[in-house]
Amino acid sequence: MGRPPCCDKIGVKKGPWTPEEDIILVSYIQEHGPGNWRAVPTNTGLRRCSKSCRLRWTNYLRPGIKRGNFTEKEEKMIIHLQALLGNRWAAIASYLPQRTDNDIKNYWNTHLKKKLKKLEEGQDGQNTSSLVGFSSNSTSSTSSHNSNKGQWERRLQTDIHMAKQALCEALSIEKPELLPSPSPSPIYASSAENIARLLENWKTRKPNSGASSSSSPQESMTQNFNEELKPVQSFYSNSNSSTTTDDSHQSVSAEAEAAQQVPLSLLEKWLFEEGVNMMDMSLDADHDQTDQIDLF
DNA sequence: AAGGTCCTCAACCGCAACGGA
DNA sequence: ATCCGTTGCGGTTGAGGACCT
Repeated sequence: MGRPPCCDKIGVKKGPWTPEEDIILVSYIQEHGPGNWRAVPTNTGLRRCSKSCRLRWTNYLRPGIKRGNFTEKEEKMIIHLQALLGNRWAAIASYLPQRTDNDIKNYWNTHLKKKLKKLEEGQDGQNTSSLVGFSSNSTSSTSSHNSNKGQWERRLQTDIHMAKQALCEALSIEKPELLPSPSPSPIYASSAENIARLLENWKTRKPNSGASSSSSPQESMTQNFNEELKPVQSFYSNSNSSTTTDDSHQSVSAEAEAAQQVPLSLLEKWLFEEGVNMMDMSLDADHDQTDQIDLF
């Protein structure tokens, strides 16, 4: 059975998003919330398919996204998680709430892979046990690894999840929502410096710079931008503070603030310490997995 | 300065998974 | 149980900037 295209290909715009499109999308989502992506192009007049809108939001516009400048900790975390989970970028990203799966995937493919390869080559002839784990999933896994992978991964993930739940319960008396969770719950963290900058840049541009046709829904939205920008901009500009007046903004900002205050260091500490320990325990039973765990 | 090559990353594509009818 | 629409995910691509000659 032929799968229908996700969108009508005729008249659908592709390629880089313009600031105007970004703002239309942001203002729409700010009003209606993410989801029901099918309706987004129709309701906004954006000549983009729903998929493109969702991707743009999740990978770029969504508040709380940190872009570029991966820290050493993040690098190690990604490497560690990649060794544990393989190329399951969404799962890895769930442990790095400020990073998108796409970003992590790109960073892995463009930086970390090479870095690890270099390190591996540099340590050729020496004991490379600390690197085996890094590259085993990304390059070639042993057959024994493959045969046990599903089993030990499932067990590991269950262990991790249970441990995290316990940890969460232990620490969540005051702020249970602060712990990042592997579950892909949407996080409306603040930051969004990109958006704030985008809005600033957009505002300094000539009005109507993006409007081409006179009667499109897009233009009608564009014409209302000055008004629409107010809540959007306050949404983003206030997201670093907890003071917003509108209720919806408040809840969003509260989540934003909470997400920004995620005690990553605690998580990371736990992940690196307990994760490694758990892996040791979990994988000891699976024999040849152990040399992948001696990561750091 | 100009042309060529390399590198990065935003965005696309297609399949999988999920949930409702 | 099956179909169908929607969303999520991972692999891949290509535009454009950075770097090299």
